[in-house]
Order: sequence, then C-alpha cells, then structure tokens
Amino acid sequence: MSNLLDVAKAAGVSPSTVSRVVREDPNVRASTRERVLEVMQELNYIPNALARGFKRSRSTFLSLIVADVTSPFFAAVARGAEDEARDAGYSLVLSNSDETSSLEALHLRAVGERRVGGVVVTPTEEAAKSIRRYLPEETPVVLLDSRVDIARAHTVTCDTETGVEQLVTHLRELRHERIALVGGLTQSANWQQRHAGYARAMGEQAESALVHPVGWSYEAGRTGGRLLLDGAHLPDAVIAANAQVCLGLLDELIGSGVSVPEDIGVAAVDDPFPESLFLPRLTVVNQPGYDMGRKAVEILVQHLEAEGDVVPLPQHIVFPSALRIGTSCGEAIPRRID
Amino acid sequence: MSNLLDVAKAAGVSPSTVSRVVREDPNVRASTRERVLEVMQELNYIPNALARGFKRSRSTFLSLIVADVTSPFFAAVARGAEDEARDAGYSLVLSNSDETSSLEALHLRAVGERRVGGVVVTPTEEAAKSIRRYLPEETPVVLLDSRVDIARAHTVTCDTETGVEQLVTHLRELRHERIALVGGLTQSANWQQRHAGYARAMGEQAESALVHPVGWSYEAGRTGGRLLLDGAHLPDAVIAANAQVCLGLLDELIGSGVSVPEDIGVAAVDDPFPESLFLPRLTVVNQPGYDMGRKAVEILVQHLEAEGDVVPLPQHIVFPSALRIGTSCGEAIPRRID
DNA sequence: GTGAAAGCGCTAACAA
DNA sequence: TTGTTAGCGCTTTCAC
Repeated sequence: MSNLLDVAKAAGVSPSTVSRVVREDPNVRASTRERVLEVMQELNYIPNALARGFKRSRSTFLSLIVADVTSPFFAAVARGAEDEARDAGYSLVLSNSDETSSLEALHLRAVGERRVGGVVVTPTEEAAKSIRRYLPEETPVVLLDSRVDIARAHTVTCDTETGVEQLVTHLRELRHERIALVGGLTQSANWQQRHAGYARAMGEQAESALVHPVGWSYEAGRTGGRLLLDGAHLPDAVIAANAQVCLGLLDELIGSGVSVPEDIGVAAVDDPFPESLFLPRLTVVNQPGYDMGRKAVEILVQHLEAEGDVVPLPQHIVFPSALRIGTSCGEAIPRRID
Repeated sequence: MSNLLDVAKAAGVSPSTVSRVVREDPNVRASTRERVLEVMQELNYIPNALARGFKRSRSTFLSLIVADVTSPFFAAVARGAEDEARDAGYSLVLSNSDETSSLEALHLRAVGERRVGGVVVTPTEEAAKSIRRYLPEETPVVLLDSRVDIARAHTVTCDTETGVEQLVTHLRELRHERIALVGGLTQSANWQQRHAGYARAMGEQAESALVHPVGWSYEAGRTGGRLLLDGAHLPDAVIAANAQVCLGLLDELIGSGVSVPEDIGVAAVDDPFPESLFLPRLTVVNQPGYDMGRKAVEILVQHLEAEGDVVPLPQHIVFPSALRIGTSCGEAIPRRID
C-alpha cells in the first residue's frame, strides 16, 4: 500500500503538498496539484482516514447500540442513524446488546477504546455506570427510547404515554371494557409511560388484575397470553407493550384456538409488520424509529461540530407517537387471508 | 484524556511497561503490574485502540454493506455478522446501499479509507469496479447472497434454485397448474437461480407469460400484482422473488378483493414475517440469513488471522435453503385472524 | 506556493 | 524484568 510519502517522493514534492492536495487546500498551484493527482492515480493511493483522524484526534466513527437490529423498530432506528451518519461523513458502528447490561458494557468499552466520536444507545438500567467507566468524558451520548438519568446525555424518546392513552380511548369507543396490558417491566421508564397512558384513559375502570408486566420478549408475550387464557374469561381486548410481546401473545392466543378480533381485540405498541399494508392490519401505537435514529445522530454530529470548547447543553427531544387503526380490534370487517 | 505516557510517568515506569500491562504480557513483575493497574484506575485511563491498531497496522473494524437493514433478511444477516464480529473482537460498521452502485461505491470508499480489516457486501453489478478502485488490494472481501465474479473474493450464498424447485413441486402436488413467478431482474444471478429452479420443476408446463422479472422492490411487487390481475384469469399460484416483492404483491392482490389462498396461492423466497408463528403463515423458501452473516464474518476473520503472508484461497460457501410450508397456498385450513 | 520538522498514542525491536 | 528508541501515516505550525 502506497502512502502519502510515496506519493510525495514520486511527484517530487513534499508531504505537506500532497496533504494539501488530498485535503483540497486551495494553496497549491494548479500545475502542482495536477501532477500530484496523477501520481496518486498511478500509485493507487488511498488516503488513510485512520491516521488522519488519529493525528487530528477526531474520530470518523459513530456508535449505535440497540437491543436487537432484528426487531423492526430498531432496524428502522439503525437505518435512520446510518443515513444521517453517512450524510455527515461518518461511518456507523452497530452493536446489539440484547438489553443485557454485560453485553452493553462490553460494547461501550469496545467503542470507547476505539474512540468513536459519539454513541447512541438504547440503555439498560446499568448504562450509567458503564458509560462513566468506559467512555471518555468528552464523548457525547444520546440515550434513545428510554431515559436513564445521566446528566451529560442527550435523549431522544417517544411519547408513548399519550399514544397508549389514545389507543385505550379508541378501544373503549369500540365498546371494549375489560382491557389488558401485557409486557414490560415495572422498573423501566418505558413501561411506566405505557402504564400511565393506560391508567389515565381507563380511569375508574382500570383493573390491576389485567396488567401483566411480564417482560419485553417474545416469550414474555406467550407468558402473558397464557395468563389471559387462564383467567375466568378473556378480556375484551389486550395491548401488547411492544412488537416482540405482540408476536408471542398472538401465537399463544391463536394457537389456543382464540379468534382475533372475534374473541379478543389485540393491539400493540410498535408495529410487528411495519412494511406492509397487508391485511389483517394490527391496530398499533407507532413510534417513528427512522426519525428517532436520524435525530439522535444529528444531535451527536451537532455536538461534535460545535464551535469552541464549551460543552453543548444536553438536548431532550420527544417525538409524538401515532395511533394507527387497523382491523385487529373489531374496527371493521376486512377481506381476509387465511 | 490521559494516555499511556501519563500512566507511565505517574507510575514511575517506562511506557513499554505500561504497554505490557495493558496487553497482559506476562513479562511484568506482579508488584509492578499492581502499581500500574492502580494508576490506570486513578487516571481513568482508557487504552486507545485506534492508535494501537494504527501502529500495528491491524484494523479492529469489519464492514458490512447490505441493501437495507430494514428488510428482515438483511437484518438477520447483520445480526449474525455482528455476533460473530463481537466474538472475534471486532466492531462492525454497517452501511446501506439500497442496491445502488453509487451508494455502494461511496460506502466502499469510506470503509476503504478507514482501513477496515475486511468487507462483507451484498454486491450490485458494479461492485467489482468499486472494490478494485476503493479497497486496498489486501483487504479481504466476502460477497454475500450474489456472485458477481471477483477473483479475489470469497462468497457466501444460498441455494435458492433447489429451494424454488422444491416449492414449485410442492405447489404442483397441491394441484396448482398455472404458477407465476414475480420479481427480480433477469441480469441478476439471484433471479437466474430462482428462475432455473422454477423452470426445472415446471418442465413442459412452464409458461413464460407467467414470469415477470419486474424488480426486487415493494413497488415491483405491486406492479407484478397488477400484471396478474390484468390477465384473462388469475394463475393458480404465484411465487414472489423476495420479501419486499411479496408484500407489494399481497397488498395489490388483497387490495383488489382477491382472497388468499382461495383465489390464488401465494408463496415467497424469503420470509416477510420471520419472527412469528402468527397465522396465517406464508409458505416460503427460507434463506438462513443469520448463519450466512455469521459465516461471512468468520471467513473474514480467518483470512485476517491466517499465518504467514500467503493469501488464503477464496472460499465459496453455499447454504441450503429450506422450504417452510404454511397455509397461504391452500395447504390446510387454519384458525384465522381477520 | 512550498518545505522541514515535530508529534498524535502506541508497539516492537533491541539493549541493559 | 525493564527501559530506550524509532517509527506507523498523517497534519500542522513555522519558515522560506
């Protein structure tokens, strides 16, 4: 691999001149630039961005740590983040934490040591500790889709509280009375939001026996489904706390011979099938993953490119969620695939 | 940010000693190591992996360039790739090319200049040129899910030909006679595979009027759906060339009042709804995206860590595809959600 | 408009 | 067991 020095020698100029050409510094005579450019071609010179960033101590990498890219919401976040990063001239390092603090710590350490310019992370409860420990003080952090309390961090979240409130109101307008809430963990801010929205819309009718904070996974959804099936009679409708839970829930219910929406209405926060208008369509509270990912990286870049050495104040962006009405709660009679 | 030299000074030892401690070189007296470790704590020292890799000219990044992480197949690939990369001590840089050669070129250039250790890419037709131009000669490349002809590159693919052949045979056993194939582009190796499997299983019955290589996108699926609807009568069944096409196709068909599978059976290569047992279940030819991503990175790592300076021979791995029978082609009467 | 020289943080001979 | 030294490829003063 030829380097800048090789080019300089072959072109009969100094390294600084070649550097100027590479960086498109105008202070180079046209004819000189010409010659250098030619030699670069001949030698197949590829600038070393690592060495460059190293010297200027500026990273050209940004990190995104999500629970699992395989889930549609996080895939959307990743796509938004990568698009924004690319547009700003950065490359995106992707990590999956499986919502496990040890894996999260491992990744934070990895990207910290690799001196990424900034980190976007969907944090676990222990994120604060790992961030303090493994990330350089000056590395900007955006907490996405959760708000662990970290003074220096920016946050990008979605107002699912209002979304769930609207959803429950919608369900009640459809004459559903006993409405269950399945999934999530009580200590998580995300669950608290969903539950608050639920409680607000249910008011007096809220039945704590119908609230099952069993976790965020597919398995949690199945567990929740079994809890509902084991009850004396099924609730009128059930809200899954996220896409994974929704899938588990549906598999459990339908696998037990329950019909949706005839026997029970099913709705979810996040859309398990986001790409399709495919019927039957679930009624969902949708979070704008793409925009959230994009915004998170935008904040990082802004922070990194802030003038002077004052640390930019933390930003806290809240996106609205959107109630998208489908046919899974008895809203209409669709054409069917079965 | 304190660096290795700061630690050395504060501990009263030489930089090499600190370096030895960091690298867990056994040639350090226990008491010395102790002291250095303490100082590292105090100074909050975080090793600089960039500088280290730079010095040793070994990268700790690997690159994955896919069409779009948002599609379930590529998300699975990304997850597999990241898991393997993590296990091997690398970080994964993710890029989306949208199957566009200009975007692909941009990303190849970006990761080439950033001196990633290796690249996994789902290539466009022009990939060969960009790779030659923007990647250092010695950077290993794995072509995933396609086989543009590049001498130096490893390949990881899936035998969809056999898969489609099995699928068509299955459909014929269900007494479907007029079977359409929608999506893909004739010049792509991926389409040729699918078509070859289709042709082989159809034999004499193949009708070229039922083959519509309209592209790989959601829109292509809709176009294909319209083509079918415009025909004198619907075929008995249709195979979508990938997940996106399948979604477009379903939306178009069902949106026009067609029932699946009563009026037409629908099957696909790749699963648009991979995570769920959710009924109705599509009959699909499944590609093991996770394993393919994992294997691709494994090859990269193997290549990078090969002893000596002989360039490892290109590997060509072919995964089998799996026919997964659902209920979307009239196979059974499922419980239903609608 | 161009060049010389120092150094970013680390590792790897080599010497002691 | 430990230290000295010379760079990895680039940018950046500061001269000229």
